[in-house]
Amino acid sequence: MLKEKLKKHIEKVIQLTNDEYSFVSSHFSFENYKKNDFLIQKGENVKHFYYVVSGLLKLVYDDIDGKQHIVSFAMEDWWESDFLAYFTKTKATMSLQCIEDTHVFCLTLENYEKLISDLPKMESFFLKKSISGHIASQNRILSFLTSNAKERYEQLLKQYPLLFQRVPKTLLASYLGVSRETLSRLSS
Amino acid sequence: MLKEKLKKHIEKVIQLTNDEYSFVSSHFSFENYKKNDFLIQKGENVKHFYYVVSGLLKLVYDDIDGKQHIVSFAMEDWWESDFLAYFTKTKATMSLQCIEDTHVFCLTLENYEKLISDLPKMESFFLKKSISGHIASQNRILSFLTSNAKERYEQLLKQYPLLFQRVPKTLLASYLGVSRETLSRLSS
DNA sequence: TTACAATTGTGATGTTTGTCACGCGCAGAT
DNA sequence: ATCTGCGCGTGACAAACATCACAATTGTAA
Repeated sequence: MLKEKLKKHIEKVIQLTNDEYSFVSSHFSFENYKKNDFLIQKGENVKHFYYVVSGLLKLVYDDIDGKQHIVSFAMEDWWESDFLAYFTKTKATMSLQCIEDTHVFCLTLENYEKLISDLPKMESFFLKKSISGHIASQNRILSFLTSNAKERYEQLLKQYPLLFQRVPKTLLASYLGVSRETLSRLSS
Repeated sequence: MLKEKLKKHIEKVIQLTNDEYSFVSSHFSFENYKKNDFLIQKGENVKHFYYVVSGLLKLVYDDIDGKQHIVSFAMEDWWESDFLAYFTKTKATMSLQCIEDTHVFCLTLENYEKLISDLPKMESFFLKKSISGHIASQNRILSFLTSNAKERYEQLLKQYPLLFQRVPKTLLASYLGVSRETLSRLSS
């Protein structure tokens, strides 16, 4: 069952009784999205923080020239949103869009705040997740600082071997910060 | 007084009574470091998480070729460490070193855990700080994706105008991910 | 099936950036 | 005062990467 997946995910970090988990899960809604659907659209309010049960999302920034830049892929077990817009109640600067059909649990800011204040363990959970995310971002920054396109590509494939089959190369390129053509030439 | 600075900093995010703050500050030690001193050395254990009262630090990754890459500058009011090494009790992969004489408050992992479990408000504080840090890292990633060396340089100067006078251009270059020579040519 | 859009590879060429080399000015040490 | 190392600029050249153009293939919807 879908809710079991979230439970197991959370219990990798903190312990929850069944009652506590019922309380947790009552704060989430569930949603199905189809390929190419938007969960968050640039310029609009960000209503939710998402937990990806299955599928694949891209967090995208569109620059002035209309180019897409992938800030993050969000796959199974990932938590994703436009966090700045979500927490500050401002308009989204990024979009969150399905690469594949995707199942998510959705958490409004209101419910997020209720949840962490009524069940402090969940604040611990989110803190640990946030720290992990911060460390992951630092590693990505480091890969920009230390590595060229080919090395970054190899690191990505090593870290997420699945991604190679699941997403078009154009998207990998715009995650790595190189042109589609350059990425294509790296394989040879 | 120095402890007042930390108090004001924390109170921008959460409210604390005087007793609570005494409790908080009892978990920190205070330390002075001189220019070029190391707070964290690559390969060693990371004993502390630091709050910078005054001065300036660099969080540095040394690559295989001996090149330095600056993951972060840590200035007044910043929290810094090699977080992965700190939280997982592994050896540091990065170094934290003084660019200027620096005053810091130091928090051991033991005291961190005591602090957040005995005073849940502090867990809220660190969660909010961590989220901000995560958002900041994402913006840095975005600047690598969307901008060339000149644009990144201008963004950096806009964000931290002080930095230009306080640190050698070589360090700015290794923060921006360009060579010293390229950075030098950008000014013209 | 048929038609059309999306994906990918690849050549030619230009731009950006890195590397190596050198010189100058300045601050700190002796 | 002299020496020495560091910071900084700059020229010459090489490497990495972007851009534009075109073709082939595959997936997808009517």
